[in-house]
Amino acid sequence: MPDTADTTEARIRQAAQRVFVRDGFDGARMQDIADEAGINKALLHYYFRSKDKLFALIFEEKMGQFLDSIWTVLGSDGSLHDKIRRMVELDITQLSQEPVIPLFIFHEISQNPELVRQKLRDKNADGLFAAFARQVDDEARRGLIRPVDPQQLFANLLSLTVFPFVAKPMLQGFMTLNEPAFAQFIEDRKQQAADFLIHALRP
Amino acid sequence: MPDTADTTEARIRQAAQRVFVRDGFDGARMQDIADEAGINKALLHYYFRSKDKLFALIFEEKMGQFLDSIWTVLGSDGSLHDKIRRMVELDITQLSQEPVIPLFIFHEISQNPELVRQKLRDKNADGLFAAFARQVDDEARRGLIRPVDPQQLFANLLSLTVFPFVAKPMLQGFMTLNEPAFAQFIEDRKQQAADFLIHALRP
DNA sequence: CAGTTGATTAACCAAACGGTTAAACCATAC
DNA sequence: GTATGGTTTAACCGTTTGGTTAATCAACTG
Repeated sequence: MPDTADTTEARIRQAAQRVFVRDGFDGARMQDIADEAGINKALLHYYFRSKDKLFALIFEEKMGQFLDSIWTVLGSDGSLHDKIRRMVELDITQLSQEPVIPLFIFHEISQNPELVRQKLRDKNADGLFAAFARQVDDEARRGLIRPVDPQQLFANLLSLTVFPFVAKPMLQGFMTLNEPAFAQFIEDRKQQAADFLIHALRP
Repeated sequence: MPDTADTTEARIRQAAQRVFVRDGFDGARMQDIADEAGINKALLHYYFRSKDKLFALIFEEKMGQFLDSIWTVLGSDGSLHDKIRRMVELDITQLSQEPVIPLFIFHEISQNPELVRQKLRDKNADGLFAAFARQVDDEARRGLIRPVDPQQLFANLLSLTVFPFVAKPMLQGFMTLNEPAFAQFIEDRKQQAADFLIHALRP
């Protein structure tokens, strides 16, 4: 059941996606979703029983997409430099498509941290991180990078790529960037953030 | 009228602070605030006329505190290395006291970007950033740091300090850190994030 | 064409919500 | 003591909200 099909169910899912991501669970109204989908409100409950059920579906999907872009790169082969370059590039490109996703995810998670724990356990997240940590220590031992705490490096990697999307309006305000200027700032960042990380790792 | 006084008004402000920051504007209930303050709901409207007015007050205050910790360091004297060290240290220390503030601020801003624009204009934020940019270019010309885009550096500075608080549950899940372990991670970060930035700026 | 079945709607419902009102409370001043 | 004026409350109000119901519609089926 891909969202691409123009079934009523798919139209509802797309509408729910837009409204939930834009307004958050608490701010979202079932009526708004119905309007956005161009259908009667009762039909929402016909296809998905409740607001909670519908939200859980959307959140699961968005969270999955977000995590997958991390897995794709981190779980692949290649040197650290390689992974950093590819992960920054991929994440920023993907987030540019839907810039509000991270804030949506982080806000909902903060209201219900269990949402993330289960998902990360399913995906064996600590195993993925353990492998990353081993690679960091290994490359440090071989003198390819300077020794750093893998936890801190992992946090840095995520921070540099994701944070600008979370703090977009504030950064725009600070640096007086209009929409195209901010888009350019993000485009530049694909290379600049990776450069910054790699420079910081020089032995 | 400091919040420290045990007047009814102060108790309401403190309760509103807790509830708004925890649940967000949409998720917060006036009844919850009244309960938290141990008073009747009607008293809320007696002291502050509406939910919006009360929220505006709380948000303004939290936003002000958040921005002040940036101003304190960035607006002071000293080399870039100095500022980086002090800003990372100060921000992380301050955010550790109330770790949910950034997420609260960013979420509310995303719903109403005007909230930040006005405030930043009042505080002459672009002037502050312009001075920062000048210093970055200047120190680069004198060979103290390698040349970097001031916008990107500013974003990096904020990212590395603030993001871990926004993404706390996710980072905890990835690295399997319980509460004390995460506290230690944050404590380490005061030095590690600054080191990372300074290493990345080596010519 | 009558009958069946799933899709869709208008109308409705109870609970929760932000906000109001009128009365009670309580310290102070006369 | 009682009049005064700010403080606090119980009860209430209109609206919005997520959710339900019963009826209608449309497409097959025999």
